[in-house]
Amino acid sequence: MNIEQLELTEKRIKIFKALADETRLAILKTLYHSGNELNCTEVGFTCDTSKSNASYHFKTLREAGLIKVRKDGQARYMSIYKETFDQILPGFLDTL
Amino acid sequence: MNIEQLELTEKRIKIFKALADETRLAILKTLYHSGNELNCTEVGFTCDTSKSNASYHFKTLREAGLIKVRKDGQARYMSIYKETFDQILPGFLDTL
DNA sequence: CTTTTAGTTCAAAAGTTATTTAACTATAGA
DNA sequence: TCTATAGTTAAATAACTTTTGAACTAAAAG
Repeated sequence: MNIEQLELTEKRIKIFKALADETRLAILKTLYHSGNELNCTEVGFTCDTSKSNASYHFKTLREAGLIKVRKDGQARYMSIYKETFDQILPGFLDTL
Repeated sequence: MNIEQLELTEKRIKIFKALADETRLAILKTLYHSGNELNCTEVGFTCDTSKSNASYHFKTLREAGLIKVRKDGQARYMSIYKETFDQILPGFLDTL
C-alpha cells in the first residue's frame, strides 16, 4: 500500500468510527435535515446528553471532517461538511 | 423515532463499526477486487493475522451483513454481500 | 468589574472491542 | 480408525471509546 492509500484508509476508519455511534448519527441527521447551520446548544438538545458529552461528540465529528464549525461571538455554528461525504460516502447523506 | 428507523439506525451502526477497522477494510478490499468468492485461508493470508483473529473479523463482517459465506466440505467461501452496500452505502464499494 | 452564557478540556470511571492462546468441531484422506 | 486440514469458540487480557463531573476560557450583558 502506498502512502496515499494508507492515508485514505486512515481517513475512512476515522470517518466510520465517527459514524458508528447513535448520538453522532442523530447529530448529523439533525444538521442535514435542518438545511442550514445550527448552534451547539440547539444540536445538543436533540441528542439528549450533557453539554460536555455533546462537545466530545462534536469534536469526534469535526476531527473526522464530517462537520465544520464557524465561531461567531459566544456561539459556534456547525454544519455538515458535504465535501467529505461526497468523497468518501457518495450517496450516503441522502439515505439519512 | 419509529421502530423501522430505529432498526435502520442499529443496522447502520453495526455496519459502520464493522467498517471502522483496518483489517476488515483489507478483507473487503481483497474480496471486492478478486471479483469472486475466496476461502477463509486465502483471505486470511492477505490480512496478516492469526486464524482465530481472522475468524473473529469474518464474524463481525458476517453479522453486519457485509459478507456472505457458503460452506462446501471443509472450506468456507466468502464474498461481498452487495445488497447491503447498495442499501446503506450506495457508491461506496467502487471507492474501495 | 461581576455575572451569565456558550462551549471546551481534563481526569477518572465505566463500557466496549480487539488480540491471544488453547481447546474444540467437522470434513477429508491415508 | 488415525491424522491432517479448515475453521470456530471461549476465556483472559490489552487497548480503546464513551460517559461523567468539575474546572476552565472567552465573549456578552448588567
